[in-house]
Amino acid sequence: MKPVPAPLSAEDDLRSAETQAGAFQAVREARRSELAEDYVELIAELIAHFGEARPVDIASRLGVTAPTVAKTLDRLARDGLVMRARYRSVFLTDQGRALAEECRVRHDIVVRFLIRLGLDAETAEQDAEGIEHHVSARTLALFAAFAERRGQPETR
Amino acid sequence: MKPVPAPLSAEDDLRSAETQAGAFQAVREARRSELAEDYVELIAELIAHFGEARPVDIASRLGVTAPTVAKTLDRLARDGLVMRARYRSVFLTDQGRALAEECRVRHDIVVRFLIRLGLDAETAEQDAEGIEHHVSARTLALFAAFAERRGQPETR
DNA sequence: GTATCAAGTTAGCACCGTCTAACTTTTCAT
DNA sequence: ATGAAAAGTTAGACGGTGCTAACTTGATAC
Repeated sequence: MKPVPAPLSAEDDLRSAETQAGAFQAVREARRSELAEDYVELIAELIAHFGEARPVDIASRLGVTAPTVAKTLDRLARDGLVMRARYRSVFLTDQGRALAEECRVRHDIVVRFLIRLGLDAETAEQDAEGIEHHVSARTLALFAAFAERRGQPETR
Repeated sequence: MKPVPAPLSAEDDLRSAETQAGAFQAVREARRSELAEDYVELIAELIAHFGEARPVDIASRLGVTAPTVAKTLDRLARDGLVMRARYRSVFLTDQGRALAEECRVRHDIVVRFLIRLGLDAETAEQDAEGIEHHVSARTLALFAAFAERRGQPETR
């Protein structure tokens, strides 16, 4: 078969292989940081509300088992996002705290955006959990503008 | 420490551990199907435009190596989404085709939504690649409504 | 003070998704 | 018809994310 044969269906063109590959690479990159972001964001929440972040609470709120949390926290510690001492709660490093704050802001924008769009708060929270990691800076800015704009929520 | 101490910061309450765990479990579930969806969607695109889906093209458009594609295709075949014969192109099963179509529709809605929101087409495509897997049915419906409502002409 | 129980840890397994290196098969130009 | 190039495959490595089972430590009730 020829390297680039003419399209059989001429409706719309495909993006170039390179462009498409770039998009997928960006997605894979985002996927790699997602878990770390979920952890630091949750840890910051727990510390803000309960004064400390215990592995057992992280586990129950993430819906995974304690050993999974332990292993992940070790990785986060290795990567400089958290500090931990054996049998103690977890704390964020400066880097971890910065990341958590960034995530919190982004998360809030996405949630408020979805609610403004007409979604119920519960589903907005759920969807935001997945969406937030894949929103570029430009899109986030548009979300923020839409969320903040004056007017009643779009209930149609 | 007490099991559920009073919040130290009273600004806003946390969701219950169960609710939050549910959201994270949903995200993990979505993450598990993401790659399969990317593959079948891409395979459908390639077949529609070039008449066949060759591993080498899948690899170049995904930005991964050929062995990675091979292994993933084996998994998709095991899961009943694609059919393959050695040294031949890949085809979708009925199930794979159905999934691909569902993804295509969802992808298009997300892209049109983002463009309508004011994003450039290129960034819209990129962000959609990541976002589409995490949009619930309700949110998708809102996206579709927003994208289709009258306003400035769609550039399609 | 000690026994108990919750929390935390360690070890080991499994699967996924990625890679490189080396090999085989197919395709195509001459 | 054949040989080189392209495509595909296999093997093996590695890190991530999850689990269960079994162990150790810490906190608490008495």
